Amino acid sequence: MFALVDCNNFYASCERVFNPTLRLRPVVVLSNNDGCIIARSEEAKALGIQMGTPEFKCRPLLQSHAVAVFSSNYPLYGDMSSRVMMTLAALAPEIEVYSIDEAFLDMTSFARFDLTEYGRLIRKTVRQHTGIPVCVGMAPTKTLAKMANRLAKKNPHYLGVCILNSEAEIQSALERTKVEDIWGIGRQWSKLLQAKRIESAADLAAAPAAWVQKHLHIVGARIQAELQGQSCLPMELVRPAKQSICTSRSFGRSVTAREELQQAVATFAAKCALKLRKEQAVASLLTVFISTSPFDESCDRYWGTRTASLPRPTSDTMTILKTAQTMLDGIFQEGKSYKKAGVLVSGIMPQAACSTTLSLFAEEAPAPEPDKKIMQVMDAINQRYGSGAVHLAAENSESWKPNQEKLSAKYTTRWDDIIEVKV
DNA sequence: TCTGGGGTCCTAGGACCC
DNA sequence: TCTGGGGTCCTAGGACCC
Repeated sequence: MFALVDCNNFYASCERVFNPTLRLRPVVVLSNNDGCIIARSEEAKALGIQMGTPEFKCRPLLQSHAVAVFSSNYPLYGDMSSRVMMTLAALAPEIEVYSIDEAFLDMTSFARFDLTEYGRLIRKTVRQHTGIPVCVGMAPTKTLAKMANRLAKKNPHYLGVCILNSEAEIQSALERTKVEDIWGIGRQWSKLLQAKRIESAADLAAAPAAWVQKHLHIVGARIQAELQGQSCLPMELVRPAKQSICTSRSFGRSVTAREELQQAVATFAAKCALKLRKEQAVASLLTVFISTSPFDESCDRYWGTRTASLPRPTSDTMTILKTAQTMLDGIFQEGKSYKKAGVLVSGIMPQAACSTTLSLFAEEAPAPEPDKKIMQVMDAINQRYGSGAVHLAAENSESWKPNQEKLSAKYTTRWDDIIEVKV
């Protein structure tokens, strides 16, 4: 038996925890750059505000209904997430943290308990410890637990807890779930399935296995088996090591000057290096990309990207930054209006496993290993005095930085922000 | 005026190996 | 007519997730 615990409207709920005057007001949270709507409270959903809508397109609606609008505050959401997860970890023998606002719990050993009662206890405890409302779905497979959770969210009569245990309960849930609402079935596959008259989860569960295998491959076959009650997706208790790490941003305005792009790329490269060190890992490949706006129809889209090997697998900010700068020169074209840039590191391995492999083709003696001590000291200072307290001179976000006009306080991670709370 | 960011897995096809 | 059999590795592209 699996439980899926999912926070309701997570980002909007985080904003509410620290501002009770928002309790009955519609709340939305915007993406980076204050571009799109990425979270909505129930009241905001009721106004017809759609997920992913550009903010400027529904601004009149937001204003006329006095919707509380927030820039995204990831330090706050990340910290609230870890509080929710710590609470959940104490309520079940095993937990898989699936995303910032969801976790699977192993309920196998709870067979003799009243699962509905236990689901209610989970809700109550998380609410009490963190202020965040959650819904709970339980079923014999992860895919069915996801479906149960969705039903608990959509139908108030469940009071936030839906258990699918008997054949009859499962069959009824399958019939009430449309194919596009199944976990793992996206837009393309929905289209394909609907064209084949496979419209509900019950239809998919009953579809010929050979057809599913042929058109939706192994992934679809697994979903079908899970719908039939056969568990194919086990709990993943340890987070697998990352295979790639990306830092990218859209700019608050168009950027044309090479120097500004250099500053942006330097900042992203430094961020990637920092993320690598936090993973205690090193990377061997580096990708830099820059692009113009996909929405600007007055000129062709330009998407410049380049990938290169790093001189040696590393997490050293200076090495990664310098390499990224060189690569930028190869893709930068004069006279274009750039709207986005990013840096991606891949070929990642644990730092411990990285013995120094020398290049076969190096014509000069290898550059000396960068001094790891410098990075350690830099990270320690930033840890103590706040990120950005020390950084390389090449990093600078003054000119291209994203818009964040409606940012709330970092209530739980920054001492200075606590005094911002006004009652 | 204005449109997010960060990931994963799978497949097909080409190139290679013995 | 008809051209083996059994693999691995890599990459691009497509699908999906939150």
